[in-house]
Amino acid sequence: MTSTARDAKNDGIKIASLRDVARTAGVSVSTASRVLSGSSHPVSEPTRRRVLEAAERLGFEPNRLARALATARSRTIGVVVHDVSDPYYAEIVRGLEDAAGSRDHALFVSSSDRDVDKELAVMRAFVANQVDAIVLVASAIDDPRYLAEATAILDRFRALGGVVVTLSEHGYTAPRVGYGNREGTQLLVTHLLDLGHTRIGYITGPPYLMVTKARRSGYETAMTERGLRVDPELVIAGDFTIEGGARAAEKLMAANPTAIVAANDMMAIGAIRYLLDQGSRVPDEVSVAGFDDIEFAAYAAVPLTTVHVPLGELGQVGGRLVLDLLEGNPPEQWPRIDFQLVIRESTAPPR
Amino acid sequence: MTSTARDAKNDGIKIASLRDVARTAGVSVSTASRVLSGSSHPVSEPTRRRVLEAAERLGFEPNRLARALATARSRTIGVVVHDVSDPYYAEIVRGLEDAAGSRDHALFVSSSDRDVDKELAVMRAFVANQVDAIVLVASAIDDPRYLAEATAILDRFRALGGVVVTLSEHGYTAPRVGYGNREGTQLLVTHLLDLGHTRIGYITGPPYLMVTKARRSGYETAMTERGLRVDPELVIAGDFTIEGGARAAEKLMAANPTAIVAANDMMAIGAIRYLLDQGSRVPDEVSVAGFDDIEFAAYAAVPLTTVHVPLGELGQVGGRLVLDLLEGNPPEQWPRIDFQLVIRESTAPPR
DNA sequence: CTGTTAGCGCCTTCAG
DNA sequence: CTGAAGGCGCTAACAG
Repeated sequence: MTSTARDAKNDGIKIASLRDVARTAGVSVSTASRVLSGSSHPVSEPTRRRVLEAAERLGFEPNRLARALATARSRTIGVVVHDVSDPYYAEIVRGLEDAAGSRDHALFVSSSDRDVDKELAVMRAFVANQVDAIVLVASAIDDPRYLAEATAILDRFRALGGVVVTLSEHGYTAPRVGYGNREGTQLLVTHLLDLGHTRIGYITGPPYLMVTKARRSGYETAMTERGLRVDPELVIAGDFTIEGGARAAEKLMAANPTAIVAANDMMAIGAIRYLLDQGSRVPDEVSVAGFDDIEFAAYAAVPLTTVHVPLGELGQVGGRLVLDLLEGNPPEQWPRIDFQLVIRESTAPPR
Repeated sequence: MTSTARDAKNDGIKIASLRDVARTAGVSVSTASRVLSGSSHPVSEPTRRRVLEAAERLGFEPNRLARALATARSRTIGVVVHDVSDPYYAEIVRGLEDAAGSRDHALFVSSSDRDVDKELAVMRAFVANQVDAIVLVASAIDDPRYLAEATAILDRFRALGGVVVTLSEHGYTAPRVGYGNREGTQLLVTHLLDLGHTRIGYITGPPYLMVTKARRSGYETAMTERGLRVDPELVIAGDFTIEGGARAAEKLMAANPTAIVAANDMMAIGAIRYLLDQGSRVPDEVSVAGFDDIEFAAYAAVPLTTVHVPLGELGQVGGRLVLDLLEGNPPEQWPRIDFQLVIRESTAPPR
């Protein structure tokens, strides 16, 4: 008596398998497989038709797990983000999803909360689930243990044929879709400089994230390029959240900046809220700018001047890169995404 | 000569399989399996230790696909949303993720763009991927064909042992985590009524979505309860987007409302932006309110009065429901999530 | 307590 | 062009 787990799970109902199709079509399983899996192996027209009919009639759907086990390709991609509910990641994931979906791949998505162990666990889980590729959209945590362990996991994954792609600053070297974290920030700060500001405060991202350094260096470059020293009082660590931005702005105001640029829009939005609540006018009394241009940037209390990064596109390009790599078609060089300065109403000359 | 797809994929490097572990531990595969899969089948302490050691040394990671194939349980959940980049869904997905992750399940996430065929395709893909459960967080599309086909797919899925859970209004009957779409809206509108408004405009969600009806009925109930007729001029269809909210507000203003309530925060934010751009003051000249209380609601141009729905919690509760169901522990009754009226600065008495 | 034996559903040589 | 046979990695009776 054959008894399988499936029997226990369902109530005797079974989904049509390849064998069923083969049987009702009167052919061997191999033949059925060949026509139903889109193999290039030749199959006569009449036979093919019979198989197709049988499959149709039985409502056959190939079991992707079984197929994956047999082919060592799951058509599945693991996406590592810090937090899907953060618009930055949500928009990128959407782009990845579109690219993957259009080429018949499914997406696993997991948030790590920027926690070293959680992030490593997520990667291991993806590997265990036999994903074909891992996309690191989350910036690397700037920690030696993290990098060491991540490298071990990822190198091994790649040695086994897996593809790894990075969409942010990362210590792990892999194909990357880049965009100007540094240059964008520099452009933005220069805009403020051009408006006449000199006391420009900067709210960084979490200190332990690599992207934080990249963006901040843009601020520093812009300042020093104009012969301005970066006053340590004017640089304060944030955490990429709205609340964090508000808190940082509060501290920053002690140094009397005429403008505040935040390492992302969320914090800029928090900063604006704080200033407004304090009775300061934006941008009349202090200018505020962000980075990313998430959808809400344009609808903040004061429409935000920021650096537009086409997040959805970043995801799409990243997804396509992954798929191309999986198909053995590496591009000439890693793609880059263009950013763009978007001037809205939160910045103005100092008074 | 054995030759598998895997050989082609990697370069001869192979990941340790259960067989390898068994061999180096000097036991049978079954024994290795028993200790490594946490089976309840007894295994002697010394043997167990040897297996564990071998596994450790070889860096063994069970292949979840193989395990899934053998057990008919993939520990995988498919999540259907309309658009992950919409904060409403992003926050819910985050909650689902937390619940699933904490019990060792991975999440597939797909956006359907509210397109009937895309949504059906997504479900089929989930089934083909052998997910253990499907979570419909997206409200049903109010279309007979959609319902019919979705029912066919889902019923079959369930007959095979799959679990289906709904987090929104849906014509398909399945375990559901509910929250007061109707009651919440009613509460909100009543608040406006209490402030003295009588000409309250309402921007609905997309007409073809079931959730739209549910929320709107709350508006209608509140109005009629106070003896007010719902003026058709005062109800206009929106699409749940910021832009759509702005457009709807524009049209609505022709009917001279003193307050506008939108079926979600996104549209409310758009409405506020429109009004402000027109030079209307919010709430002095017209009050605006939303629904959901997404994170940005509090940071809109005018902090938004809205109905707070704990989206993350909704996801978590939904996730737990799924897992309990999968483990054969159905709750006494389907869980409900509490909403709450949040009064901020976008509503005030009519002038 | 341990090993042997059958699969799970599909793909892929290898013979014909 | 078709079929038989073996294997992907793991679990689950069934014997001992």
